[in-house]
Amino acid sequence: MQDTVALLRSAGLTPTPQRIAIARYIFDLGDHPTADEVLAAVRREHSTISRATVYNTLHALADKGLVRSRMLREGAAVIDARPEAHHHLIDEASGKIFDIPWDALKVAGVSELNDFDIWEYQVVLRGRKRQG
Amino acid sequence: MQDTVALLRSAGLTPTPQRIAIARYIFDLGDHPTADEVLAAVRREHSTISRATVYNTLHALADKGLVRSRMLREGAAVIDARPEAHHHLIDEASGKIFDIPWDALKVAGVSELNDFDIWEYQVVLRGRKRQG
DNA sequence: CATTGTGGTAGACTGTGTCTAATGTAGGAC
DNA sequence: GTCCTACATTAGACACAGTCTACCACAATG
Repeated sequence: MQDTVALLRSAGLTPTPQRIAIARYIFDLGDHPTADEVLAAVRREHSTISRATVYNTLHALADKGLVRSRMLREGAAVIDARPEAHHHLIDEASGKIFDIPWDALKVAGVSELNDFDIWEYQVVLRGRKRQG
Repeated sequence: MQDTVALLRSAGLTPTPQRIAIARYIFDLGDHPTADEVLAAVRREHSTISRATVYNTLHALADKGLVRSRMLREGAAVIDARPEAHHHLIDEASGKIFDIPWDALKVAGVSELNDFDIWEYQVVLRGRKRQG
């Protein structure tokens, strides 16, 4: 809570109640919610919060590098609350998205793609979590 | 053209004029169009073609494994006319999506992700095509 | 002919994300 | 504290992607 206020301030964003609630939700959750899931969750506390405020706040956080919007779900972007590089695994049974640590996979050959300047990449895997 | 008719037939799809136009467009283009771009292009020949027909045809082609829908552009899925595994590079200057051959990159560590059964993965790169 | 089935069409509908005009508020100057 | 200004929030309209449904066209079968 205090951390969230400090985080917003350090990003140069006035810590309004709405922004605190949004930031607290996405950083505590540790999942990959859509903007509408954030809206629904924050509405439980702030019943009048508008869609525009959620999108404004998410864009502001993204501009400051605290979150990223990622195209990992059909129909809607998801919010990735981890700014550091990592890979993603989409569980097609549950729809859940799992973070795979950067060092768990090694990609060779990127620097040989001489036609392009590449400033970011990730592996996107599809599969299913093993039971038991 | 004849190839397209044969392709549709071999997939078990009646080669109607609309389906031929759609299939010809996406396979000749070799790019990654959105459904609405396909609709707009095919409308030049078939002015009354409806959105539903385009989506129906794209879904049918996807069911037969001839195309894939991929989440590589903000706001809309793109159609990938290459069924074989490959990677993708998004040119953030032009918005273009380039196919990277499967063998150009090597990903190590996938089989060590023991908590998951993984049946597909790809590297998604972001960067810019070098000039000259 | 009538029937059946497949394919196409128009348009309504849902959901995501953007934008705008008007109101509300945070926080500094005094 | 009060005032002020710039920024935040809000409701609702809008644009677009994608789905769905009811109806129409047409060919094949009997």
